[in-house]
Amino acid sequence: MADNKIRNMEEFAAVSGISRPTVSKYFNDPDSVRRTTRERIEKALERYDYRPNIFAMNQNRKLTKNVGIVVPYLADPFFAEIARQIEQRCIAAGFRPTLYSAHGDPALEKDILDSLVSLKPAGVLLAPLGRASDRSAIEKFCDDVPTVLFDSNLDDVGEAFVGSDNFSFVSQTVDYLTRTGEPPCFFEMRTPANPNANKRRLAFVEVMERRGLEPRIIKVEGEGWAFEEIGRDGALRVLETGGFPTNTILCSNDRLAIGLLAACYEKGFRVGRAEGCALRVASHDDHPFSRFTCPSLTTAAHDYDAVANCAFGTLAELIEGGGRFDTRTETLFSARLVLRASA
Amino acid sequence: MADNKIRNMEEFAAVSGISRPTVSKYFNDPDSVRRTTRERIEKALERYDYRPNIFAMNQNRKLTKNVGIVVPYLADPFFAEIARQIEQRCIAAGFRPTLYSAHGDPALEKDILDSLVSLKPAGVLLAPLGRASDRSAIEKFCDDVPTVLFDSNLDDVGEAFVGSDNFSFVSQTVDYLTRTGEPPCFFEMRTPANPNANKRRLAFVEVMERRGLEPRIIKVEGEGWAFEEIGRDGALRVLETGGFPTNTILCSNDRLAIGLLAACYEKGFRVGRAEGCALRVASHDDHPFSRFTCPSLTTAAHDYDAVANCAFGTLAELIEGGGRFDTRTETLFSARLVLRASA
DNA sequence: GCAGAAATTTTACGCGCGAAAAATTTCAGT
DNA sequence: ACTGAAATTTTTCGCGCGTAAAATTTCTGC
Repeated sequence: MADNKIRNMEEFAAVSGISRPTVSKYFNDPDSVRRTTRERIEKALERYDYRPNIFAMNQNRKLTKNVGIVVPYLADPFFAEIARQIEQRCIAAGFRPTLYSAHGDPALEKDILDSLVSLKPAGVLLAPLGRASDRSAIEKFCDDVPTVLFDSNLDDVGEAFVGSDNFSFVSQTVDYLTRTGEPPCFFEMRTPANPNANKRRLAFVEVMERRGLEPRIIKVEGEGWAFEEIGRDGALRVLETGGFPTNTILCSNDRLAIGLLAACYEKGFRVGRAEGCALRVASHDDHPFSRFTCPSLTTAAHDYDAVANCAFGTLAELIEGGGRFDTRTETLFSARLVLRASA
Repeated sequence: MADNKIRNMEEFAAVSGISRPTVSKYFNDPDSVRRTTRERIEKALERYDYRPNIFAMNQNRKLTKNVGIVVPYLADPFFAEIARQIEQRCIAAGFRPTLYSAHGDPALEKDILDSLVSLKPAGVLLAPLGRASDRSAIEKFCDDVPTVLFDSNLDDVGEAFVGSDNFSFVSQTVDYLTRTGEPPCFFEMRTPANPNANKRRLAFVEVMERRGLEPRIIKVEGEGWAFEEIGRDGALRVLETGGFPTNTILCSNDRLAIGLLAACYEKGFRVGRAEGCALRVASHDDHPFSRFTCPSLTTAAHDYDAVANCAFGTLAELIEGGGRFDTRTETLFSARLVLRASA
């Protein structure tokens, strides 16, 4: 391209022989101009590579093409993976996604939402911290910005929720474990940050009671998002003080399970369904690393693809519809049981 | 606050009894206005919560307060962690960081840089994909935007580089391993994407030869960023076809090691420095999960804190200095050996 | 080939703010 | 109190683009 520097849309309109506002229309929606006009613009575009000033665009536009993606803790590969999937769908649909992590900090989550407002995003996909979140701050944010919650639900906050059917997760793992061996006990944090954890515990109790089995729950101490460490420390303490009440342990999530497996390994307890194993361990989430634990982890998997698809699809629909839904929908995806070596 | 809605800086200037441009100066640098003026503005700010329109600000400003952070693969907790640290330093210094991941895709990396240009960032911290990167695209980008490379160096690209002294990493691990047992062989990908991998191999060869030992290298097949899988598959193949040439394996990085440990576990090879172990395994990076592998991984650790600090500090300096350094500096940090159970 | 409607383009204006130049105020030294 | 320079504030202009309304072109049906 003979890139005679184009400074602005005015100049670009001149060299392409079209008026500036028409060029503006083209950039907002190429299909809104006549085919012949579009072709002339695109031909000029090849010769002069010009791009509209993004700040000037967004200044006057009522609605930008920005989409915010907010996750509670990006160093967790689970969120990294789901964020990646959502990001790519945004791009494919012509939006400009921006990714934020609250890094486990409620104050930072609030700051992110604050600065997100001034970006006038067309919509936001928010996975809240959960219990620690400043609920009223999030509510206020959702009043200003069309928001779809995902992963972690807050009742009546946001225009919709897309997440997991925790009951399906737990019932499948419990089902499998009781069918193939001793019924499991449940291993979790005492004060989980994430509402999914509470739903999983409740599901565990319900499923076990339905079967006439006693739902035994092991709660370990620990705050924050260092789940592996909490799981390991907690499991070490249990193993050192009498051990688990059954030979089968169902962890609330994979990251706790990774910590628990580390503890078992340290203490010399062989984990798995094979001969000579002392314990069986299963879990939930299908964390990206759970294929590489020792032993590999039997777990109930999220359908990352479907969740990302639905979350973005719901947001797109919301944006189309002007930012409000008549009724708040909650879409829950079932788990897929993944059998590996640990149980 | 009696938030009588303030629409713009004009109105806010009116209610605070100051002229608009003075208010503008205040927002660009509160110390640039007289103390009495500043106090009047800040008093008004409490009553009327107003925030300047970020798009209008950036449209006319020659330099924004935006900082781009680009990493090759965010689902890798190593990058998630380093990005987190850098992010927080940006915020503390009054910048607006935005995080991007190339997700292992050179085309996406190029797209990110492209769209980053139009954000007129004050500076960018870029960890390139490495070998796969479109070097000329990155070079062109660095001409337009003050850029500091980190983690992964590209010769003569960007104004500075901050990374790791790979020789220090490898010499420490080799040193330790040879001192405490059989000399290691080196386990790596045949065609590593990251230049650090090449430097580590070269360092391994050099260190071994200095000791008069034969540098034996095991190369495994595989492309992309699924290092754990590549490590496991490669190790399985080795273990099934004669095994490793020594009982001590030094992995190029922790993620490969995680895969290798999974393979060893599957095949029943006990890893560690304790009695009865068949293999010792060590590695480099101190990946956030390497404390929770089975056994926990002996590794050469990055000083995440120092690297993040230096990378951002260098960028801040670069921005202060107008976006150019006289000479391109390369700052390398040494490793800290972390002894755990695997070797 | 023509009238009228529909689609498209052009005219005209304003968005909210940054920044240089001009005007004013402040302050030290006398 | 007075002068002059420095610090600060105000005047003025323009950035690059969106958008409603007006003007024009294109298209449809006869």
